[in-house]
Amino acid sequence: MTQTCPPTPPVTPIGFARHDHHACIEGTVAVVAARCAAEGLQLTPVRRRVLEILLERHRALGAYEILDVLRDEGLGSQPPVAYRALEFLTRHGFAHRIEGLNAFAACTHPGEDHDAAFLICTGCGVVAEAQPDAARAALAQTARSVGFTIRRSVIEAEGLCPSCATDAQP
Amino acid sequence: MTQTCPPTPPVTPIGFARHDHHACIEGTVAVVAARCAAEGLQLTPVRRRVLEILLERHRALGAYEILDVLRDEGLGSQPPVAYRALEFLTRHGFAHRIEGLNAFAACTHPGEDHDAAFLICTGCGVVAEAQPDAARAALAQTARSVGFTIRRSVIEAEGLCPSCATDAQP
DNA sequence: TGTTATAGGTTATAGAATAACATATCAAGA
DNA sequence: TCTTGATATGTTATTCTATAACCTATAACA
Repeated sequence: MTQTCPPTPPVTPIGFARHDHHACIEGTVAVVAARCAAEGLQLTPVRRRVLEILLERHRALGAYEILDVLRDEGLGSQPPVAYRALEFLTRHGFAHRIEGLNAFAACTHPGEDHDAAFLICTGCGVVAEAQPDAARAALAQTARSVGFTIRRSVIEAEGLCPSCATDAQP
Repeated sequence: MTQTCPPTPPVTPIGFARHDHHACIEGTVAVVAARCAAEGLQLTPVRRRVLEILLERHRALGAYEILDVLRDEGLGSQPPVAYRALEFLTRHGFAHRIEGLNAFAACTHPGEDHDAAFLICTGCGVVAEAQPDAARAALAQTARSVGFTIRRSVIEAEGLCPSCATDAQP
């Protein structure tokens, strides 16, 4: 039951192609739920819902955008509710903070506590999580050469996804 | 007249070794002034002073930390004063915004409007500007493979500089 | 049963950034 | 000289982002 996902185009875990968005959401939530069960973490209603909200939009959302949804649904009305859920999700690698946007996005391969690289489309707002390995390795090499020890790295690129780049051509 | 630079240790443009901090500041300001003259940009008192403040500290400063200094010196008291100067400096490549810290640091090789990579020491707060080429190239390669066009990239690493890493060893 | 750990509710405030409007300065051109 | 446009600054108010602090609820467990 493949279908499109308005209003923003769907993306694959690392690309920008169409995909089955419902399955994507349900599958990811199931994976996260399983990991939480396995590790003794509590995927409470608020935490689960925030994850779903991030997955539904498939783009980076500010904490207050998320809070608006929670408020409409009676799940919480004050900022700490959203921030606590986001802290849980990011701490366990189920979501990521996008520094360049002061916003959050669901992780597309949840599980390991990991840094990631992000491709952020300034046209449609979609955020794709990319393999950070090559860029991370290059950065680590640079750091090593000056004796710096990396603990956490932020790698984000803003630009245009294939579809928006095409639209921009007259 | 080489000297040390309390309270934070000095850094070279890309490393963390000691260097002549006064010469570093004066030299950089002179380079920036020359570039402004050449390009018809106005390095006004506030803009020059903000650049000096960033250079003196040699670490990332929040806009409100900078504003405190400006206020003490009678150069401005409201947030837009600091933000406008920072906007000028970052737009022309004389300073950089550190996304991971919501803060700003002087550019150590001012001039070209360029992205950079940063090594941020969580021990002493020093920010070193590193060569981003290798990491940027790797990221660009990743982006190209999914059809994404990069316009701006953020590459930042948090960790320990050589001196703080040594201190951390018991 | 009490104790501890974890999660959520609520109030208040801190911290970062900008919108909007008023004023000043100066150079180029009528 | 006047005035017009561009640039920079001054000021007020507000928005957006994030967290501190304190209190309550619940579940696991000694």
